Amino acid sequence: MPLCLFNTLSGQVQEFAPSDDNLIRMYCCGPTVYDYGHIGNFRTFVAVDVLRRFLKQSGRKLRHVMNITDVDDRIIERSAAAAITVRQYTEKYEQAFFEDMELLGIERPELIVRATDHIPEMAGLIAGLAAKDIAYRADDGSYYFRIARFPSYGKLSKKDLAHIEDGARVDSDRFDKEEIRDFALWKAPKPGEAKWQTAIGEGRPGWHIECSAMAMKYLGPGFDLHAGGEDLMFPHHENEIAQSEALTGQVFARFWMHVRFLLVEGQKMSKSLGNFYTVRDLVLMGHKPSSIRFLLAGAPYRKQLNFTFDGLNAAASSVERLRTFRLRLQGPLPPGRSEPMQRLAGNTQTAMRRALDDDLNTAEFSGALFELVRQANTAADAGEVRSEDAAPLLAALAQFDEIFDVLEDGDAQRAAVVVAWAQRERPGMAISAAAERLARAAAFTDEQIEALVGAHVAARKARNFKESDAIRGRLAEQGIVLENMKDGTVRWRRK
RNA sequence: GGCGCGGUAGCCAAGUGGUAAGGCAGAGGUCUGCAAAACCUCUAUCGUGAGUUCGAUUCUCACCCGCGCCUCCA
Repeated sequence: MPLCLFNTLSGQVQEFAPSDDNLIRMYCCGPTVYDYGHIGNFRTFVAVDVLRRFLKQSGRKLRHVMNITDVDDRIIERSAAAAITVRQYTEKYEQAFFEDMELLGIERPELIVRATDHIPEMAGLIAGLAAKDIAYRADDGSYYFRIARFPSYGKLSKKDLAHIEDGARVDSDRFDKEEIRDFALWKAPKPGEAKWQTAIGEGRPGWHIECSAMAMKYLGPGFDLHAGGEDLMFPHHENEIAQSEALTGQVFARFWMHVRFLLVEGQKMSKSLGNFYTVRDLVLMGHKPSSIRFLLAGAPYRKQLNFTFDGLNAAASSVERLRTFRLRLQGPLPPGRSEPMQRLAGNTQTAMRRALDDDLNTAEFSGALFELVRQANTAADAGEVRSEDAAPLLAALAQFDEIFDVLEDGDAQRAAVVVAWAQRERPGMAISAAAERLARAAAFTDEQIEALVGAHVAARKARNFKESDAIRGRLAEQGIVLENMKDGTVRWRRK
């Protein structure tokens, strides 16, 4: 079965066929770097990450472009307030965004591009639109897009033009537009605001033009897929389509993927409700990056995900279960080969592929793996998982982890980075005991742990349980769990 | 008001016209020096009402509730 995706443009789940050269050209709206990213932002980026990882797993080549919006009203306002340049202001948050991506195991797209590095390209597009009389220049030097010249406007968000006029709020400083629904391509400079000198005059770009300019520069006038949060569907993506297609006469993006907003504890995330969290907040509260990623990735991207602390804890337990299972497979097993296990592994791999082929159904995808875990554990308890079964079962786990990326335990290191950041830049910010413990565990090397484990085993062999339990307790304080196996060996893992 | 999405066990969350995956939590049990891990058993008639159908949680309609977009919030 081929990959099928819900295409906002058609309103249907459709086969997402690759282009002739097997290269997927995709553009995903990245962050506006005006502040630290919150978990809502990262739901979108994790969802896109799931897509890109699955495309790669399916043998596709990728050219994935992500933009960094580093100029907009908020940025201009805040940088002005801080009396620094736009770039000085955004640098810090751009860097923080990359750090957060790493924290959550989000792969870097092939190309990451900044809006402010593409001002001439944007001006070029606008000039082209103006030459076709699709864009017009207002008295103050701003440029607007003449929606009347693009009849299919609204095809993405299924909006009726008449209603846009009815319901829309009117921005008072846009009186020089011919029609209310026309949107700004270029904004004339205002005193004290960042501005650029270009072929079409001085000023700064409108919001939408950057994505058209950068997408077409790096992917061509028509490409495979464009993704973003659901809020971007209108007006942002609608306007991108209008600008681009009016100019080139070609279909801009064949597929449009929109990720639904998440809820936090059943409510829309907002600062006023006190349920607004950045990724860093959660880590400092003691939650592991892998838990956050697992929770965000686990619900299909088109479903409203209810992000809760219960869910975060559940995710942590789930990840632990998978990690423990993997350790078990990596440990000693009776020799031989078991056909049921071989079949289970194969069937699970097929089921996982099918689940993601079906519009990236990550819930079913992980469900299939957990089914394998239970069955294999049952068999292993009965001694029916053999040494030759480990490889196929581990392959199923690996197939899962190529998408979810939670099995390698990098949580301690990652938490340590966040804790260090908070101590450095946010003195006074609450750091939970759990976060500190996790961060401390990062400094605890495998060699140190192995040494203590050795002492534990020796004490146990001598039936000095008091001593062996004490060592186990000491390790537990550092977040290390010991498991005494029946054969006298010990397995350890970070909790 | 316009357009759209959803309401499934304590929580999260799949799914199907023929009586419901998975995870977490809980209870009991097995194993174990104790732990840990693991396994087994138990816990849902799928928002409400009506209709279509041999049969609906799955289709249709109405209603209730939640959520999203309607000019710059992922």
